[in-house]
Amino acid sequence: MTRKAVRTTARDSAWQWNRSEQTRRALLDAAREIFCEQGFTDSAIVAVVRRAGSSVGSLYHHFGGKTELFVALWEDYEDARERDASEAVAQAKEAGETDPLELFLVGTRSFLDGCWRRRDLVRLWMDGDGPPGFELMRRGRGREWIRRNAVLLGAGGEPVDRLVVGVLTSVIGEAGREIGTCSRKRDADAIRDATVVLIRRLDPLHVR
Amino acid sequence: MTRKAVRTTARDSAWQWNRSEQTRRALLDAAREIFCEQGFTDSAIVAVVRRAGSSVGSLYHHFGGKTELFVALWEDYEDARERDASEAVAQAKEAGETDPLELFLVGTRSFLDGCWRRRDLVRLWMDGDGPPGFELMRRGRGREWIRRNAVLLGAGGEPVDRLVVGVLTSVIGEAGREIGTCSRKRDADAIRDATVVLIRRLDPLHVR
DNA sequence: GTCTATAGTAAGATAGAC
DNA sequence: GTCTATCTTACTATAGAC
Repeated sequence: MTRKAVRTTARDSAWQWNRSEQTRRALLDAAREIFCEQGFTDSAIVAVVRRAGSSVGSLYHHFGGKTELFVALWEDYEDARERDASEAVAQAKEAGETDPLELFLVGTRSFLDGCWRRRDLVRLWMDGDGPPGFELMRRGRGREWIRRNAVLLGAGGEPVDRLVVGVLTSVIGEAGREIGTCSRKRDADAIRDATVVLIRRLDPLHVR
Repeated sequence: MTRKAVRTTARDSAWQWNRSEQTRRALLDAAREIFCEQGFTDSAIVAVVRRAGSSVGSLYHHFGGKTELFVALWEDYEDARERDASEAVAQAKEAGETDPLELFLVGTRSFLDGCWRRRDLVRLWMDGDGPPGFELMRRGRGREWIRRNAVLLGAGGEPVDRLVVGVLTSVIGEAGREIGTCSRKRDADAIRDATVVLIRRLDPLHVR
């Protein structure tokens, strides 16, 4: 009896978890499509749930609103690309690379390759059409990532150091944007390589 | 009779023009205050007209809506800063400067000084909280300005050239942003000077 | 040209059945 | 957890008097 009850419960909850997770994914996938097609403002919440084969209630249950759905989509993306970069850098370290600038550039290349693979989303973030405050959130996280690296590159907290951090953020962000608008991989790769050249030329290790 | 009628009409229309222009200015000034305080989204149209001592009807008469008011404010700003830059460049030319990069940098310095003087607005544009499509408009005009200069600096239409144009836009934009957040003129000047150093180092004349 | 008062609209958010 | 139907609310936009 007990065993059966437990088995049933476990099966039920596993099923429910599955269903729940499926709904969440379906909503995120639909959100990716709708937002990428129409931007944030022009996307109606009902269009997303229709595409997902779900309902407004479920969307609110899982995410809490349109803004939060957009942010969740963005966080998924950010997590994926940070994972990419860490892995690439870790691999380079294992291969014996120790120069900070070179490691930074390995991360940069990996980031830009990710921009090509997920260019629909890149265009979405770069359009500037997100919920209020999103731009600041985005810039904040981007800067944070660069800042961690810039510290390794020798930047401090002075205004000029902040400029270097900002410029690196901008250069890499701009390159990502350009790659997002490419239609051919060849062009994307050319931009990626040119970006590396530009950053080397900026020589962030020796700005001070 | 006729003369008097004409005089009266002229005086009336002059007065009306005055009043109309005053209203327009009052609305723009109020918009600047309200938008800078609360951002675009959180600013209610009624708050602007209240501050301006005007009315919703007038606002619609002069601008056509909240979005257009915001854009009008931005265009005023853009016109002013382009005038600044052209004047500075013209002056440098008169002084005998002919090197394209140096002239570009004169314009850059002038632009960044304007960012300091109008830092409330700079923060507003950079927040990413504008009407839908504003970011694209802003980027479009910024790129256009740089593109004109980049042509002089020898850039073409290839992906890599586009990258250079984009990066210059970004670097200058980023510097403007940083200056916008400064509280001391001294820091703003330091950033301006560092920006010039960075752009020289990018050496946009010889990227290809 | 200016203003007040009002209408329209549309979308995000919620309540409550299943 | 999911869904449908309804609500609310806040804002833009207009109509029409002065």
